[in-house]
Amino acid sequence: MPEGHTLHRLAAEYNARFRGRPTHSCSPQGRFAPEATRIDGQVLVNAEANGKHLFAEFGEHVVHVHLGLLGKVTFTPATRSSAGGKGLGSGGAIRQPEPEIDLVPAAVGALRWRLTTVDAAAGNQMYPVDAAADDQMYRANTADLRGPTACEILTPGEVDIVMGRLGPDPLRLDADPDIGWQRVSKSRMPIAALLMDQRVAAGVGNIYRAELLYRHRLDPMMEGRLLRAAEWQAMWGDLVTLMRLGVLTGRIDTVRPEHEPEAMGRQPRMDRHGGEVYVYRRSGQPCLVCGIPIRMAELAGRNLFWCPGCQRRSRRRSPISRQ
DNA sequence: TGTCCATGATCAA
DNA sequence: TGATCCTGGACAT
Repeated sequence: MPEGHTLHRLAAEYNARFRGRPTHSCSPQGRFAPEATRIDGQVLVNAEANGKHLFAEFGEHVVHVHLGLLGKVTFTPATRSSAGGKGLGSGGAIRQPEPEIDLVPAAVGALRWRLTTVDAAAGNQMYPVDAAADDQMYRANTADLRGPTACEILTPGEVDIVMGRLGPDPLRLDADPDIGWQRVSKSRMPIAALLMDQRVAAGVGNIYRAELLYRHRLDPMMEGRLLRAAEWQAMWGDLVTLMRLGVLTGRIDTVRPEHEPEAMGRQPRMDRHGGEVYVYRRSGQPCLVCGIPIRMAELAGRNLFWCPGCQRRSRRRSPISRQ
C-alpha cells in the first residue's frame, strides 16, 4: 500500500486520534521496545509526512517510520460504557472497568509499535458526553504498526538529515517541483527510473510512476534529459491532482473520466489494491484505450508496466533498454 | 504446509 | 546489480 498518499493519510489519522493527548507506547514484538519506553506516557505533539516517511513528534523525540514494501498500520477505535457495554469490550455487569485490558485489541503477530490512549470520557473536553449519564464512558484508540523498514527515534537534527535527502513531495504545500526538474533534465537515465528516485518526487512509487507515464503518453525508457520543461510541469500538476485524490480516497485511481467503466460500457476492474488504473499490474491485458496488450519488464529490480501503443512519446530511447 | 510475491530502500561489490 | 531486510496474502501442493 505505501506510496506517499498512504503516509499522508496516516499522519492525519495519528493526529486525529492522538494529537494533544498523553499516549502509551509499547513494542510487543520487542524490536522497538527500548525506544517505546522512552516515549511512553508522552503527548503526541504532531505527526507529519514527507514522501514515504512519517514523523511523529513526542517532545524532544521524533518517531520516524518508513513502511517499506510491507509495512502497515491498523487503527482500532473503541468506546465502551462501564454500565452499557457499547462498542468493543465486554460491558455488561462490569462496574469498575479495566479499560486498558479490554478496549485494546490483543497484540497479534509481529507488532513493532503500538500506540494507545484510553480516556475516561467524562470530563474530557475532547469527548463531551451526556452529563446526565451516571455511568463512565471510556474511549480508546490503538494504532498498530507492523513490518516497517524503519521505526526509530530521531533527534530533530537527524530528522533534518532524513528530510534533506528527499526531493519535493507533491502532497506538500512547500514543494518546489523545480528541484526535481533539475535532476531529471540533466540525467541520461530513463524517465521511468528517475520517477522512482525520491530526490525527484518524494512519495512516488511504482503505481504512480507507471500511471503517470501512461497518462502523459511517455515512453518509459526515454532519457530524462530529453523531457521538456513544459512536460515536467504538466506531469507535476497531474501528480499533485492524482495523489491528493489518493489521500482523500485511500486508493490509487488514475483512469480519466472518459475511460471509466460507465463511460466505456465495460466492467469495473477492481484488483487487490482497489483502484482503477491503466497499466499497473495489467500485463498481457488489452490497453483500455488502444487494445494493445500491456507490457511488463523489470527495470532496476522493479516491475515496470506500460502500453507500447499509447506510450510513444519519445525523442530517443535510453541505451540501457534498447533491445 | 510451503512457496512466491509485493505500492521500498540500503549496502557491498 | 544482487543480496538482504521486513510481513502477510494468494496460490500451489
